[in-house]
Amino acid sequence: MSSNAHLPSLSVLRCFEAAAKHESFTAAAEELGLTQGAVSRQVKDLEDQIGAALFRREGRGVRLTHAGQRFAKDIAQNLTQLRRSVFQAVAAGEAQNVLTISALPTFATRWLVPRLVDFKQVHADICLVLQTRSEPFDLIEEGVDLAIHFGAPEWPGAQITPLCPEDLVVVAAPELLRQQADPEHPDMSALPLLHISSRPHLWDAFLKGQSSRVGSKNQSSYFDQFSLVISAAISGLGAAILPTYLIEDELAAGTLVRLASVPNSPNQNYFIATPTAVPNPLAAAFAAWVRKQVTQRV
Amino acid sequence: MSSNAHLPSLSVLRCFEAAAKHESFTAAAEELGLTQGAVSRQVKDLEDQIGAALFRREGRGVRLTHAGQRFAKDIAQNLTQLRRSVFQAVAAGEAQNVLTISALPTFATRWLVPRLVDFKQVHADICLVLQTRSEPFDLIEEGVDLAIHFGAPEWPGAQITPLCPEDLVVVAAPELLRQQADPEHPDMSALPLLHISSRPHLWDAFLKGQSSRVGSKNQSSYFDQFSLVISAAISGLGAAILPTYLIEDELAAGTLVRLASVPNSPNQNYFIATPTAVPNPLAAAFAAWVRKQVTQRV
DNA sequence: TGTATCAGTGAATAAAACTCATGGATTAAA
DNA sequence: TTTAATCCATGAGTTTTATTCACTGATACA
Repeated sequence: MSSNAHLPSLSVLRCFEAAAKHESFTAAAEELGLTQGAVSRQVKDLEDQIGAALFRREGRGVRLTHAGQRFAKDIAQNLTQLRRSVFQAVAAGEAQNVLTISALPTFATRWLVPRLVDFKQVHADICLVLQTRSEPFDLIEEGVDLAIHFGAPEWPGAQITPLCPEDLVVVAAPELLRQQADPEHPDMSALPLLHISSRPHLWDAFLKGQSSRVGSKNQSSYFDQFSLVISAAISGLGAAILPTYLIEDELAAGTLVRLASVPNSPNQNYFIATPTAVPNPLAAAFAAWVRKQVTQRV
Repeated sequence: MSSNAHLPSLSVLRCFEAAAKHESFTAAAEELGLTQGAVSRQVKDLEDQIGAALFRREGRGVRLTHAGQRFAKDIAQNLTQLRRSVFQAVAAGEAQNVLTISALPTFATRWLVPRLVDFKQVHADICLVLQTRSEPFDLIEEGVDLAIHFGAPEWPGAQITPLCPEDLVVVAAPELLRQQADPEHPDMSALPLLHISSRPHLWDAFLKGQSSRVGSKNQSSYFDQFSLVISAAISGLGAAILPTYLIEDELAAGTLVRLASVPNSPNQNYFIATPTAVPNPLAAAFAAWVRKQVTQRV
């Protein structure tokens, strides 16, 4: 049915995508490095091909119609996926095997990437594409072979391999502790607290467990990535609750000092997710390698 | 990263898609209505842009390289989705609301479509896109708002609404029965049997349950859609096990005669699947309407 | 009431896609 | 082994498509 239908050209679709994003032909033209007239023409062509108005011309500007909104959503997605395909093809080049992995940003930077050399020694011929993601997503749709994530072991359409608990500890910079009355037995609830936005209640839960009173929120700072929390903690901005996996170097070097252990949350673990649909030996090898890396740890 | 990367044009991609499908530039050109030279050039351009050989030139012909196979798979999927988006936009036109539904082929033809008039009376302003599918698939990826399916109520990433059991009956054309020794008490195991390919053991299970001996397979015929089984049964080719939903008219008109009831399989039902991700009021309204239609039945 | 800011458009130009014609390489057949 | 047929690559030329330029009209805002 639609298989041989005449497709609008990519330039038409790109123009529409940008025009829809900005609801402005001029802004779209600027983004694309074209003139406003070019965008206007392309959009008009598209409307002729679709057979429906995609924009309502309202005086000085343009607004998406209902049909335009629907189509823009679809097209944006289609083009994103197309770009991903092309990008992966360019990245992979002529490599025999490609493995696309996603991981949590800070976990990727601090734990995974430093260890990848080891994996590459065994699998020298592969092209590895690593992307960072903070939320679960559709593995197949995004062409990802394997994801490393943290939380309850649930991921639609994916097979789960548990890895390890999170292993949280309370840490602070040594300088920060020296400012306290008794540096040997610091009063954590008196320290400024550093939070990770995705889990704002970590400190609350910990301090309650300690039957400490909860520290003043006035001194709290929130960051949306662990890497930011780590930097903040090192610079002495406050005390943080962090996974040991992410601060192994800092603990060893003494730039962060461990103040206490935090009980692991039940049913919250690092885990690997792989698409159930297609068995992928390379992804399986990678998963096995990650598990080995985790257990090798003291 | 890849967002502003230069994308190969659609003509390039279509040429590659066809060339990859046939592993022949000439055949691709024929499919696309172009000359062989055009395809050859476009593929070469694509290879330059990707920076990798996608085909190995082997004497008279061409073969996909590893990289080519990967890329071809991705591109075929991308283009299919793009075509679907465009098709839906064309189909929907300026309609305010679009509802895309998938259903089992024969269920759609015989049960759903005849009743759609009723739904359209309440929801006159919507554009309805109906597609038939025999297997579960990714609802979101394919842009389907609601699917009606039969089997165990499982569908990854979807919310399930049970509808009704299958309600199978054994039927045959009256002419076929008249040829039997005792038309009032036909011997089913002596009749030629009509099977649906997707469930080849329906008859076995039924006849065993009846402690009848299983009829000779020599007289069996297999069809991959219920609609074919129905036609065959009406024309007197044999006895069939069919859902009453699909042959209401024939039973009423007497072109098919009910010989026996078949016990419902446990945990096998008609059900509705909707994507869990986005709540869709129109899909919910449709689901409610279908449920009403089902229960209205005597 | 003037000015700045949009989108639409005719005519011209640049770029891309395509054809035609041809040559080289390879296979299958005589 | 020669011959014919088939397939891909490519130079030159043509057609189609995309884009610009320069201008128009509409509209909001001051």
